[in-house]
Amino acid sequence: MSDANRRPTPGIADDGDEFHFCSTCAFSAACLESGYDKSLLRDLHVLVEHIGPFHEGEHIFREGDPFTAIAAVRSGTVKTYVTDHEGREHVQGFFLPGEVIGLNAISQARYPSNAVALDSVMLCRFSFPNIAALATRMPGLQQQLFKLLSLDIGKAALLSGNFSADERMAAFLITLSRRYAARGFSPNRFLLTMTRTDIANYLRLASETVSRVFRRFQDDGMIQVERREIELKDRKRLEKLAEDVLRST
Amino acid sequence: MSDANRRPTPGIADDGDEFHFCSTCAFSAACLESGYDKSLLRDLHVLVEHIGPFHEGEHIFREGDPFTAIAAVRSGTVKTYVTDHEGREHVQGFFLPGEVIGLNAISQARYPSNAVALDSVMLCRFSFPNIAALATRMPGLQQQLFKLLSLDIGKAALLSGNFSADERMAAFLITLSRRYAARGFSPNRFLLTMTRTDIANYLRLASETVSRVFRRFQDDGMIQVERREIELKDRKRLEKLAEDVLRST
DNA sequence: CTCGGGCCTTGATCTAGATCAGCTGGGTGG
DNA sequence: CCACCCAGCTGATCTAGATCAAGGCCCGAG
Repeated sequence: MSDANRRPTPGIADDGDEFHFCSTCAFSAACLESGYDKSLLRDLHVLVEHIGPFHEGEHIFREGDPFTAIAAVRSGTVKTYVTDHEGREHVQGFFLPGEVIGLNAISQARYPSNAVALDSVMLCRFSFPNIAALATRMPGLQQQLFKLLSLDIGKAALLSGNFSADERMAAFLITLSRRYAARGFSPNRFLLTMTRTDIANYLRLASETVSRVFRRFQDDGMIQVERREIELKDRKRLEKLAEDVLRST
Repeated sequence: MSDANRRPTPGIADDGDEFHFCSTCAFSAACLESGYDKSLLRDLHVLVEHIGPFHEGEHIFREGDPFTAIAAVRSGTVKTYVTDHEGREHVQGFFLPGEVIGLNAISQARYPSNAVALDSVMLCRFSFPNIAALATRMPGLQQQLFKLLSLDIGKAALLSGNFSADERMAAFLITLSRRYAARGFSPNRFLLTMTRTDIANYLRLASETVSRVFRRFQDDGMIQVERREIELKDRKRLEKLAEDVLRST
């Protein structure tokens, strides 16, 4: 069942007739535990495609591409962004293992943003028409899809509030930490897979401001940051700073 | 939902056995045109509850209330917002006739924000468990729900970008205009049902800034605004200003 | 009718964060 | 080994928009 040793064969999964749900796929757990009969699980399994690896800087989809599929990140980090006609990049989100990209494309049948790999990225790809059709027969799967979509609305609302640089940065670090923790990674020590500029474009700051906030947080003893490695040394205070931003989550 | 406010004629609508979809309900059109058989349409109809009116300042639900239902606005305007522990109000959205509130509550089973009527508001209330169950039998309805959810993700992303006061204000006016137009109201002359402060809290501005931007837009001949009445006099330029904000929509 | 209280506007000042400029240091290719 | 380059850091300055202050206007209550 470990997907670590699954080879990155593109196209349909390479394990013939067995069920091999990868542990990171957001759908697997929810559906497995619902106790569906084997033929439905097989249906779900068949419409999964394991794709990758995408290398740093490679695009998974681009703005305007026709929408066909959503994808769960198995490993690596994906950044979604749009570029406005003055060349400013607006980062919409970072997607860690277990998280699903492409959900905001459903309404227009086109991807409304670009998705790019920040490091080496493996994905589980689900044809959306197929998974939606299957969901009509698996209420648990439908429920899971509704939840994922609803969750993303909340995530976006987070960013949109009127908060200071410190508050937004603290919220960013805390959510990263929680998301890593949810996947079994260390909540207090992790790698920032994105550049300072990416963080800045996500938090609506200048990259210089990101640097300065990091430094100030470090001088205050809240974090220890060295290049891309970061350690949260005082979660209490970070959570306190972040609490207003995260309240609506 | 529904404080002490549920009106007489609670429950099933007052038109006996006929189907009487209200024209504003976001689901009706999509489902009607899909040509489902009569019994399914009846199911959909039965789980609708028409509630209201809510008067200006009355709450429809509050942050933390258990989530049971989504609701389509039939008339009036609903504002959703959260208050942080410094008392700052963060407006998350304004909902016009035809639009659906409560979608972001699915993932946590609680409403993550407050919803308040800005004027006299009538709603169609749909029990979420019931409509989700029905959706498994009506792919068109499921599709509609997915679309609505996905749309809201995009809407939230709009706000979260890094744009100037002018850009955000122009985008706000253009989207309002488009949404009114979609419901058959005049796209160029409409009423701002919210206060300047509400607009400010939505656009992450101070209310003084909202005033000043209105004045500047008016002096530039792009709009004519008098108290709550506004007329868009130069859509071209407004759309141009808004285009970067709206690109990802 | 007058009074009072929101809501809105306008002007003056202030500041968080942007922008500009210059520097550093690690990683990579030759 | 060096040379270059780009991510990141830091200091100096600038500015969009916040904040503070002062009226004005509409509207509802008495």
